Amino acid sequence: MAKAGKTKRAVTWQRDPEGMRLRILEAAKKEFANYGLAGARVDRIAAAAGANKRMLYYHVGNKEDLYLEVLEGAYEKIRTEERELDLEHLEPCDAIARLIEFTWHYFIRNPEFLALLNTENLFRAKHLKRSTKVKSMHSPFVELIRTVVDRGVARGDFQVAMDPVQLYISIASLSFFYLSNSATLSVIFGRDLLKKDARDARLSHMIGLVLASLTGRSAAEFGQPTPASLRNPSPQLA
Amino acid sequence: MAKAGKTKRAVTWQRDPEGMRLRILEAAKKEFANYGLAGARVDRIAAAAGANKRMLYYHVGNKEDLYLEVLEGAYEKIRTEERELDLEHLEPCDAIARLIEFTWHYFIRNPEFLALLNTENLFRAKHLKRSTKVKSMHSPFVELIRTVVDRGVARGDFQVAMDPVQLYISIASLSFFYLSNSATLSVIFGRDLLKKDARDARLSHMIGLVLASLTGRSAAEFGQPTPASLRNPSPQLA
DNA sequence: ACAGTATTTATCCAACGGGTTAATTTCTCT
DNA sequence: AGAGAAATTAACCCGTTGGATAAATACTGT
Repeated sequence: MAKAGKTKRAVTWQRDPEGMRLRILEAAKKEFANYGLAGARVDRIAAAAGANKRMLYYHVGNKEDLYLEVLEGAYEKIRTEERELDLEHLEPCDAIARLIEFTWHYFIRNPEFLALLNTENLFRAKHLKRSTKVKSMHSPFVELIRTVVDRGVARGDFQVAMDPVQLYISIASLSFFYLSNSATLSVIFGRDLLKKDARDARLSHMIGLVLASLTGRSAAEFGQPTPASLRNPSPQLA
Repeated sequence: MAKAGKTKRAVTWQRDPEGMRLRILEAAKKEFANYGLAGARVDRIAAAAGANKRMLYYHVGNKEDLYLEVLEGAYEKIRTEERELDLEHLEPCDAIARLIEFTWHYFIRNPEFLALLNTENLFRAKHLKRSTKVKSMHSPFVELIRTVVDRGVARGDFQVAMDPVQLYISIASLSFFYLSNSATLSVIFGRDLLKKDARDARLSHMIGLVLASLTGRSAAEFGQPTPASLRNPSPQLA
């Protein structure tokens, strides 16, 4: 409720357009992530933002405009964090491991991002295609991966020069699917895939998988080994 | 329209309850896959099934019952095909490769399955949890993978004994994410990920990735090499 | 042929939900 | 102080949508 001064004359304070806008976008992000575009309710967003429904239309536009802005914001956020990560000076293996860790933790910290991407894919990227904003926000990772892979191959650390796009997609896949589908997978396998132990095991599995395939060394060499409690779990259904 | 005789007395034919039911479920599957649960329209399902809306309620129940039945049907279908695949007698490497290929092609042939899973995960598996039916339909793959991995380790083909659940999830991940998110990924990378060349490249990449990490041999040894046209593509945006 | 049941159709409706209109309040600038 | 613009609120509008009611039609067994 209490808010920091922002505009030049911080005197009287009943209104706060910029703050309102942000609260609307934040509320909308949660709403769209929780219910999808069709399931999202404009009134609920307004209420959560501490606003009137009319405000959405005043500040952002209609439901789809709002959705697109949320989506763009989500891409912008991940691209920003990606850029801050700079991995150029790490050893090839370490760089790849760091990349996997970053992706994994980013998805864990931002589950709405996963949900928004799924929603957007349900619409076959209809909105994304209209967004010049997102299309110009290149992930730095593809080029980064290319140089890391080349470096790794040159040094003899890596055995093959993988297509960086394939590798990038694969790294994203391993985290994304696990987290995005954790609800159904947990039911089917009868174990909680989101508890601490399971998450730790997943991360080292992924690092092992990718690095082993790049280096040709054993997957067991990378990361801490899988805790014994998870090595040979009872199958499906608790 | 014309239908095969089914009940004992195939004489007059204005009505066909079983056929109607199937047509409704088929139409519903497409509708839910295309629009999600919230976006799906009961009237559209009815129309697509060549039926009256009232028929849905007569034959299946309300929208959510219908959805759950579609979901259960989708799981049943993949579990059935999985079971028909039996891979027991293949060499470990071949078995894993076949598993990857099956998963990949199944997802390509059944895009609705991917969409339904995403929808269900949006609901945090709320419906699946209620379904005793699905919970009892174990995928044969986890146990299969366990034996294949053990066999591969025993023969010295594989270097490590991976947790079969992790491996199963990873194999599914690599196909699922690529296909389910192909719309947004295609926009972001500025290339069509679903065209024939790209699909072929993806499949061999996945097989290479997984088998290399299991065997410790180079990823390049498995499957046909990536076509030159895709080895070093221009990055993001056409 | 006829009673009884299963299946299908034709309408209706109340709630919902996105979007709008118009009035009100608060800030800014002079 | 007061006019004009910006922000906010309250109330309404109306097409949509899931679901229900009731009547009609086709099939079954006798």
